[in-house]
Amino acid sequence: MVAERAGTSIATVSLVVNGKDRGRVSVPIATRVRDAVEELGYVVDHAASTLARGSGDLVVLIAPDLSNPFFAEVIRGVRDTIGDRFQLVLSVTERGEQPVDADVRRFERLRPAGILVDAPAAGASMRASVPVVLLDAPGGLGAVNYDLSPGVDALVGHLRTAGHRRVAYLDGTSRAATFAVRRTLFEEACTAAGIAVSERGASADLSIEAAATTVSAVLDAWLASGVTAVVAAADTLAYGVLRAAAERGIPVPEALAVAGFDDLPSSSVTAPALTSVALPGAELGRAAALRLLATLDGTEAPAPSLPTRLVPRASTGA
Amino acid sequence: MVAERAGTSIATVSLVVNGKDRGRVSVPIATRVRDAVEELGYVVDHAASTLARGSGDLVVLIAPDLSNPFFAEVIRGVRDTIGDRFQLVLSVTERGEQPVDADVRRFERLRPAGILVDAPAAGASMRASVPVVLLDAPGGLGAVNYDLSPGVDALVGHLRTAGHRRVAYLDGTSRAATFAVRRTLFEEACTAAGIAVSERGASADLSIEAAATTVSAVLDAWLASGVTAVVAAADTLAYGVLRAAAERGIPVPEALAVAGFDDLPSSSVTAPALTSVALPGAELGRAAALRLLATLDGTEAPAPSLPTRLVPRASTGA
DNA sequence: CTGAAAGCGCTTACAG
DNA sequence: CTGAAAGCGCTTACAG
Repeated sequence: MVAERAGTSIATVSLVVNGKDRGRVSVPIATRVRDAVEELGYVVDHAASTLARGSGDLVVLIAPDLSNPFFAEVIRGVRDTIGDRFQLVLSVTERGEQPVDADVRRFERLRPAGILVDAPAAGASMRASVPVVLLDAPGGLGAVNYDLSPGVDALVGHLRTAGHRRVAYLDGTSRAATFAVRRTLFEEACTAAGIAVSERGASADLSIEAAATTVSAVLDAWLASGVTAVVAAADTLAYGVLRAAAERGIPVPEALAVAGFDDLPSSSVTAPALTSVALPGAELGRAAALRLLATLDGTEAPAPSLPTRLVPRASTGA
Repeated sequence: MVAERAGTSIATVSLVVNGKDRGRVSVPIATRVRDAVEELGYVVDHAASTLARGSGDLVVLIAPDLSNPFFAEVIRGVRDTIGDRFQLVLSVTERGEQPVDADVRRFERLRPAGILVDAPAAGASMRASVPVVLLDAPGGLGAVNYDLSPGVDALVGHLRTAGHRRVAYLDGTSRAATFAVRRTLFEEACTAAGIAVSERGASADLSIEAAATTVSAVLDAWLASGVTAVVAAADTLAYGVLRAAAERGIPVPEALAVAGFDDLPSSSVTAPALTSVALPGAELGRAAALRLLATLDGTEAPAPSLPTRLVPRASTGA
């Protein structure tokens, strides 16, 4: 190892480099080591370090769809929280797939400090030899989830107050458990509020185009059956609804109110601005990262449930 | 090592697991090993393997902005090409930042098989102890780039034919070299075609919102000075132009033609559909991955230049 | 065709 | 406060 040009042993260098020199290495020697490290541009070998230690400083985040702005937010929250102590690497599943056990398995090999899995496929166990934190995985053990009830209840109350008595729901074709929960909570709240949910359910990929196409095909039937509002399981889907309505000249919210889930940054600037149940992505990432950090420090934290709320905007007449 | 339950030596297991057993290990023994591996769910330790070999099977892709759909395409191209032989991990820079040397340095530690860097900051050297392939980095050594000339020339020809004589350019505030090239080529082609480019240049972050805001502020001045078309350095910027125009009731393309660069999937469904210089992201990813693979196999390939072309649509009256 | 052994570059008890 | 040594789990010449 080159860094012994400092005139010390390998062990001493290791201590200094890892910041474990307090009270173990004299200041002048530590300084000499640091200088040598600087001069030689030395950087500890990750593979060797990981092997010797048993685990490394990588944190891997497995996400289903990086093109959804929601995940960009989650990533930001995770990165800001883990800081410099760990190195974040990302992995994406194939388009339209949710993370499954095999994905976790593949990254377990890397001996990361921990693995974060966002919106895993429903039913995946995700157990591994390293700490795993699930995000947005209702039913998952120790998952960091949103508490959707407040947001959904507020949405349904808002729709009821606006006079809607028959609504349609546009679901996502995702296997993520969170979508099942959104739908169920929404339908229950509607029933309790005396609002009928059209049995003509529809669903689409989480893209504007797919949603617009799907909605175009059912919109006339919805309107004919008396539907006056459509709630989409995600903002990107709601954008598709807005587009489909605009293409047919159906005024929003006058003839059709529209709402979504996520409250993406762009939802404040759509035409009209979109009412949405806010699911703060950065906070989800932050909470999950904190939980991982706690696990690593041995201070097991309770799995938080993040509050959601309604952001009413013009698309529902707010 | 558990897998010797097959009754062989560690070395033999290693050979079989790595598929180097042809003509070196007898079939019955190899079979026994494979069975044992299967039963015990053994998976080779990445850190140890990487350390012993000198480098691992990771390919890291450093990208500037995962929320841009363009990069989702690039990622897809890379993944499809490297296949199962390597494992792809992603890293994102902070929002609005381009990859710099320090990013490469951080990942060099991992001893990946190679590093792919998309749209690095102009001037970054990116030299490392592992193979590095630059994507979309004009001026970068051995970079895989687009040949923008055909696309830009076609765009300018198209504008000229449509009668435009004064146009504005909306640049991105990115430090990526490709943006400088886009602008320069466009301005040169305009000059050659006798089209004036408004000296009132504007630029914005690569987001719809930022672009819409920027354009709103200069649109009146552009129109007053006789500008009849605006070309944006990226489709996401062009979307912002469309939005700003729509908000003011300026008809596109009648009063203002709009065009962009990228030809994102959604550009065919904007209102109106967007004319764009197609920059096929998946092909960029594929070409870069092929180049990396070639380097790893010692069959140094020439750096390809990917053709670009114009996709004329309604936003310029096509 | 198979196995014993060295070595990859670190970290961490353990002596001094 | 400092260093010699073992060991992390593999791979790969090298003997047999």
